[in-house]
Amino acid sequence: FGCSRHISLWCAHGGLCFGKTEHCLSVKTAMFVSDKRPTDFYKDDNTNTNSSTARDMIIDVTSNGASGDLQPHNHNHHHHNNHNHNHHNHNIQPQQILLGESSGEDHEVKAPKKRAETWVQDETRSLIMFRRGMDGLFNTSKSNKHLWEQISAKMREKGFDRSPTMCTDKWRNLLKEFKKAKHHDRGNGSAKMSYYKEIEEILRERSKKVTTATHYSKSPNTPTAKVDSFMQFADKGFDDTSISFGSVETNGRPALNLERRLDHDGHPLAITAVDAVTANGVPPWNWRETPGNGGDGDGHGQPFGGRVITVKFGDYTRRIGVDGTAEAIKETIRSAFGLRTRRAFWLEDEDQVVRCLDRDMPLGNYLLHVDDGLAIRVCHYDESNQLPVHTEEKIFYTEEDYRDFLARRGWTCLQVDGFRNIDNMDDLQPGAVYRGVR
DNA sequence: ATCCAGGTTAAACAAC
DNA sequence: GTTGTTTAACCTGGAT
Repeated sequence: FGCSRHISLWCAHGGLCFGKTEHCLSVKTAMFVSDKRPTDFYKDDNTNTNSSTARDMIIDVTSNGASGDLQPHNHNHHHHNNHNHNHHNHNIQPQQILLGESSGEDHEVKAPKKRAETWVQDETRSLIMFRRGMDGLFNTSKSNKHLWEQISAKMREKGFDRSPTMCTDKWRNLLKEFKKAKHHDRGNGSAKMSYYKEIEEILRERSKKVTTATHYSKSPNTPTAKVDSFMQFADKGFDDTSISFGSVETNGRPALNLERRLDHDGHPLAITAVDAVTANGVPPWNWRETPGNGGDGDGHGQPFGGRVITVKFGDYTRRIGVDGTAEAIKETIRSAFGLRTRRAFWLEDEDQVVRCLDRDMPLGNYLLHVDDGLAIRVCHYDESNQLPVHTEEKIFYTEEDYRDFLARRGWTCLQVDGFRNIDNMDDLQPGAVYRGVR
């Protein structure tokens, strides 16, 4: 689908239209024309023969996402639930190919410089995932161009038509936003925050490696200089995250890890260890405020006072002060029960009502519940004859668990039913049998 | 030459 | 129409 880059639409108002404006929307609706696939104006992408004329021909490539390779791009468009300012990405986006009638020639039509379509959630997440998977390969002292090309290719495989440069830029912009967000508007619960969280995880992973590496390396800034620079901000705003949640038991097996996956659609009260634990009254990104809970504006850094609840977990009972912020309460619970892993947890009161944690929560006795994780079976095959060797039981608590598992085995995903590749923990079926795919 | 950080510009949109 | 926000794309400069 080399020509998918040229998806674009000239509109009557004389400009290239990506289906964002109301004006174009109507066109889209009527003609099933939409899309947003970026016309890539990046100069360095040779795949981009660029700009077409106003009389280019439009061909409908897919209908409504029922088929077609480009489909993935159309997923998840409800995401602006989380991001109220993401004004684009309306619904299904049938793709179109714009065929330059003067096929191939480069008579640069000074197409007005348009920006490509805003990245949709899935797209951004894929990028982060791919970038993350290759993080160890990136090296400032060498060209990483080929790596970005690979990422771009992977993106295309997923139906996201993004050039290497676009990927690079997006990544940089994400890092910038991330950094900014850390200093200012930490946490409004938007989808972006999950990206940041993901990025933060990458940085934390790096920091782990660096910590190890520096034990061996004499110079703190050689191969790890890049990492160090990342860490400069990784350990400031997110401060606590790397400290509080980086700890894994020495046997490598997390005890109770609270850090949960980036997807917000998990348990309604899933609590994230990555959530900042600054106890300063600022709600963490993934902490879901319940209506009337106060939210951002309520109180700042209130000291712990006299409100205490009793929390029971197995044989252990602890009294927890709940005069602090939601984060502080979480942190306290985590400390009290030695929860160091990423597993989500929640509190259920005596009426079996799951309570959100805040300073106004009713006093009383609570039961602590910890996420059981998602258990699957992984069948290992003999490389030569492809016969099953043994089956392993595996439990994942977070997306990161899943990725680590894959990475350690050099797999890109797990496969089920002989053809379905699962690269996302959410798509795993409990109890199902999978095999690794390289 | 290429990397990255940090900044800027401007397209696209929303809200008024 | 104006204003404000978001963010893709671009620029610059220092480091490697």
